[in-house]
Amino acid sequence: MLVAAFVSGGESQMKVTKTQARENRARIVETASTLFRERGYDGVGVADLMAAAGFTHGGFYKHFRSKADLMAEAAASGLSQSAANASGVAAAAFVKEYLSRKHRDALGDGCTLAALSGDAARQPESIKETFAAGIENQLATLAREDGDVGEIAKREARAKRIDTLAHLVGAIVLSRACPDDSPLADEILEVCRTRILSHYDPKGKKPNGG
Amino acid sequence: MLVAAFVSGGESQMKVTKTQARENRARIVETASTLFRERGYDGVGVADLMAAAGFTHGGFYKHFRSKADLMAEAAASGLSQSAANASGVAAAAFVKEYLSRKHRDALGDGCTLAALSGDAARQPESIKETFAAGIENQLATLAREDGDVGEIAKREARAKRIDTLAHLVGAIVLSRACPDDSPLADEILEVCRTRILSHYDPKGKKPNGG
DNA sequence: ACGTTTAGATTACGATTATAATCTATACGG
DNA sequence: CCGTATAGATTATAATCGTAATCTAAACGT
Repeated sequence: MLVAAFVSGGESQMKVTKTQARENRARIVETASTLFRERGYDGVGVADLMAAAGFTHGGFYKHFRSKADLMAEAAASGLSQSAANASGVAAAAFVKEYLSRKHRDALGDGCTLAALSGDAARQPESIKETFAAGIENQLATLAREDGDVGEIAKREARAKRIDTLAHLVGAIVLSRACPDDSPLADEILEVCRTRILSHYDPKGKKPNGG
Repeated sequence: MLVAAFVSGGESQMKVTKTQARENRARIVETASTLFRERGYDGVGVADLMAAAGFTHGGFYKHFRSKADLMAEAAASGLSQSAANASGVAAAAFVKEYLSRKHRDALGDGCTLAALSGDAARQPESIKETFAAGIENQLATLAREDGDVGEIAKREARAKRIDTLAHLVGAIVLSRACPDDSPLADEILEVCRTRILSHYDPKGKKPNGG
């Protein structure tokens, strides 16, 4: 969890340069992205946010018109980060990483779709649009593997990716709703990991339960 | 959305009988269960709740020790209601109903797991325990179909139910995160419905897109 | 070099929050 | 039939919320 602020050189409350301000703004967005994933949109106040980013809450409205505005930006940031996380990794490897205990326990650093889709459903349309774009982005990132194929196979490939993404998100979401040490939480991850992988690896071997 | 209160016979602010009080309490829990699903745990205040149930907020603590206490009770109520909803219906039919537009758009009356698992992840362990029990309950309800089979087949059947439940929840959650009229929202439902059904109906026929 | 713009701190505001105390009138136990 | 327990209304409280005004000083444009 980000906390420290870097006051570049000075000591007694120095004003910031314009690029500094841009960096600070970006840091607020990133901090918000993490904090929202950890505690939900309603679980984080503007003051919490700014404090976590290393500021007081007064300056908030010099950067954003409202909390809702930041929510949209933070969602976009988190979603593109999540998609980038999956870039270049093979589908099977991605599934294994996604359904790992490590990912499940890393709420604030994990997939934004898994952490905030439930909240997004209750947010205004503008934020839902951001999430829809994030889903498409994630689907596109996962699409690298299927080479140039026909129109029908392409449609089928998209369907498979949508299906897998929903499957992954559901598994993490359910697992996280269980107590931290619950055997059920682990069982959900393992069962879904094995079964989803069997759609990619035709042999459907059991992975070494790490 | 429930609103009306029923003051049994009297007219000028009559006190309630003990069984009336029990019914009122149950109504608060049910109202809370719906409201929480619609707006999330942090999106509903005690005053909102009581007003929706037809009371003022003062009497709340005559029934519950805290809002968290009610959250736990409302979760248990909603989860068992959701499970009961699936009782006696064949797996394929359940999947079709679960992934229908009607269910997706009925946040407050729909599956509690789909509506609140994301929130549950940020709640204290006691609530997560309730959710874990709710998941087990749902799994047990879905289990009616597999007759008396061997130990290995039983294990496999449980795995398949866990897998399907996660798949269903993920599909609804992602679909709800999209704008109301989004083609992607419908696409997710349809794709997942077709693909999940293909695990139950070996022919994997496309259902009539209703 | 000087005046203007502005990032961020400080302070303030009104609304809403969860929780609690008080009050009232009735259902209840005897 | 009378005293007590209590459900629910009313009112109160302290904290927290999103938002905004004010202030300060340094970065910026010229």
